[in-house]
Amino acid sequence: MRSFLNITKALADESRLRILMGLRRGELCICQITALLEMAPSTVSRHLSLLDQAGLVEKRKAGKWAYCRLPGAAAPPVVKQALALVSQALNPTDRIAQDANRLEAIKNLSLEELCLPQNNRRMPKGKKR
Amino acid sequence: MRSFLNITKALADESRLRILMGLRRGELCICQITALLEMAPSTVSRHLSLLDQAGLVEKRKAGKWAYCRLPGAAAPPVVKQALALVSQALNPTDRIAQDANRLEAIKNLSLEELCLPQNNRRMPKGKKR
DNA sequence: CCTTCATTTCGTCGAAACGCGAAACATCGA
DNA sequence: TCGATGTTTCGCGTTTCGACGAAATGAAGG
Repeated sequence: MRSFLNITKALADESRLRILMGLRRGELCICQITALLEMAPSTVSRHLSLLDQAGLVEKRKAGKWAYCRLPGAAAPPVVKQALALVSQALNPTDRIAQDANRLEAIKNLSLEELCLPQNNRRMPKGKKR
Repeated sequence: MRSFLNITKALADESRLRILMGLRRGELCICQITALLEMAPSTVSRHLSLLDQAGLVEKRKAGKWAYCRLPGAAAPPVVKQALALVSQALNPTDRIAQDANRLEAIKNLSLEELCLPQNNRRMPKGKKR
């Protein structure tokens, strides 16, 4: 019951549905997802954490960057059905189509230049611990 | 997108999932659902309103009582798949099994005696308008 | 080491959701 | 028409959720 509620709660948010639809064509770097949603990295991280906890995405770390993707064939049937439902329901949606177009553009950028716009972020030279 | 979010949001609550599972064996009177959940009638009414708005249940009025049931074969595919997903995921759940047992007992009572326990509700003889 | 930088965690704020009781609504029966 | 009763609507307090920025974490690379 609780694990299924984790799934339905994870699906009950537009941003998270957009993430799932964005992942349909293969894994994405977190910063690509951040660019797609145009949200703060911390917000995206939280969304991905909820999706991961529900079993709806898998996360993978490769050096500097982290990637995530839809779960494979080994995923529980409930998860696969839920994802199929999302995909079918949202396929013809305006917002998702727009996202797909934007994703194409985003994928054509290197991860370095994709992350550049957020450079005005860490500021003082002073340290602390 | 919005209509699908209505569905996922409707499914993202334990009480509403219990209602849907309770309806699998046929329609129920609102007061039977209230007895099953042991919640205030106004709360149950709100849950049913959300489920209805999402297309996950159908409501029917018959005189004094109101009934609701799962949608029929004419329901949109997305709704049917969502309900199938819920049913499959929650079938072996403890809570749902308990509910099923309690429902059997509840169905054996007439609607009148079922609603009796809530008689301490309307109080003064004075009126207002 | 020590810095850099992508990501996560934490604290906070406003918005939305859940629950209830009181009142309104609607329908039946006298 | 009046009163009783099942259901819905409304208003409110509490809890949960989503968004952000600041700080912490951890891996790369000098």
